[in-house]
Amino acid sequence: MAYEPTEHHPAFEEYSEAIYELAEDGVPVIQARISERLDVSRPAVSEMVRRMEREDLVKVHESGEITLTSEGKELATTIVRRHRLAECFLTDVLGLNWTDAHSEAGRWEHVISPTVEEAMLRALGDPDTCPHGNPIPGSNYQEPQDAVVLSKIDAGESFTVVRIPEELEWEPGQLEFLESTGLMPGRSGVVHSFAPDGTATVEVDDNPFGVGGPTAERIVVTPGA
Amino acid sequence: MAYEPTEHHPAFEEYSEAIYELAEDGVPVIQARISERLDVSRPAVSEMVRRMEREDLVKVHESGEITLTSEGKELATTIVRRHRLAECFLTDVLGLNWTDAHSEAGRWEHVISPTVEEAMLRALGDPDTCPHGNPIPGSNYQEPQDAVVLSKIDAGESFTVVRIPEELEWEPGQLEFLESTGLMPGRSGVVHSFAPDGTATVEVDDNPFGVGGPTAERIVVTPGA
DNA sequence: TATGAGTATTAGGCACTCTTAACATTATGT
DNA sequence: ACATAATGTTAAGAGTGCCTAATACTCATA
Repeated sequence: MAYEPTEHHPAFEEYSEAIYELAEDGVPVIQARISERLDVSRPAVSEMVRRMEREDLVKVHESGEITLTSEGKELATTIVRRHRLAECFLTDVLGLNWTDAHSEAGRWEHVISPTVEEAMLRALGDPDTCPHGNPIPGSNYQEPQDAVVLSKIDAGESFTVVRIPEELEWEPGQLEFLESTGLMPGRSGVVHSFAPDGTATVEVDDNPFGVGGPTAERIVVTPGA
Repeated sequence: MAYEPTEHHPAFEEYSEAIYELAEDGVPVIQARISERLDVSRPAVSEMVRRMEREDLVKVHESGEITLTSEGKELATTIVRRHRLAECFLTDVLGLNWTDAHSEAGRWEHVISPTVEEAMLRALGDPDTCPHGNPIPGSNYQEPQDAVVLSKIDAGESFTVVRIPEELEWEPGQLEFLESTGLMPGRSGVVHSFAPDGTATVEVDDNPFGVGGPTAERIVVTPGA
């Protein structure tokens, strides 16, 4: 048989992925955050967390914080890896735009088999980040030592985009906006100024535009062009 | 939004596809056949058929025969088209074998969006059949006028494989066997003889082997090399 | 200290898709 | 004509994953 059809229930994949990415984004991993990211009710999360604990995929700490067990981490990295690999594949091989690739990959991640995963890796030449710059688990990617968030760049200084955290990809319209402005991994720009509320005005490709404070605090860049 | 996430319940896609392919294979479309092909209980089929009728996807005739309505046909051809396109893609672009491609496509068919479908069509140059020779709905493919089933070829005569009907792909081990013997669309062979029980002995690539009667009655070929 | 915000849980329920067991009907063959 | 096989349906139930409403607990701060 080509592929053991999901040993874990599909929802477990979704929840494991969410937990992994919340941690990756530095967000406290509690039920309320999962509820928001997956857009399901808090009772639904409560129940699923209990089930995942029973299945030894997560551990719930006294504080309420949720961490993945080794088994849960394996499931999560598998799904995240397939998601990001699919994003690469959809953009590079099938020519989809950034935005579409993200939402498509949200479905693809659940149907990609180990065989297809290998084939995609070969076809893509072992990429180590997704098109949004996030590391593909299993690659040897190391974030640059001098990486900081965009809001830490001084006005007047230039920067190069490293990655758009998963948290932002998740906001409706965000990827469309970033793609349209060219604020994408590998591209450089200049910070013009910061408004009192934290909004940054930056310029990419001779085109100035505003970036909201919360967004600027999440986009990871390196100083310099 | 890139893709309206399945307007129809996933199971409806599976059932519509089964109904379409049973008809394509010339099998009477009744609940019992659907039950066998999808490997679900007869009550489950009974219930789903009732629901699909309520949703105007199928019509159940007095005889018990089930046909797709125009809406059902649209859903079915969409899924079948995506399935066969995925098979092409998986074999041609990702280098999977025949057998794996079939089972993988059984999952892919449910997550391919119109955008990806177009991109795949472009990447493949508008193929008109899947790797097993079955027409991709929407293409202009016409089966050769002189197409017959393998069991109709006279002993001693040569033939060229046209297609392996979906019904056979579905039998465990069948695709592996056919792929290993080279009995694939486009390949030619010679019929040596027929046993009393209908079993055919054929030769492909200088390699003789037996093909069971029921199988020989389903594989579509054209006379001549 | 009281109030409100944030968080988690319980209880009850629903839609979907499947199961087995039992039964009713219809076709087929001897 | 009768036995057998094939087909479809009813009934009861299970698992998954979600919902709302109501409840309870923990904080921080006015």
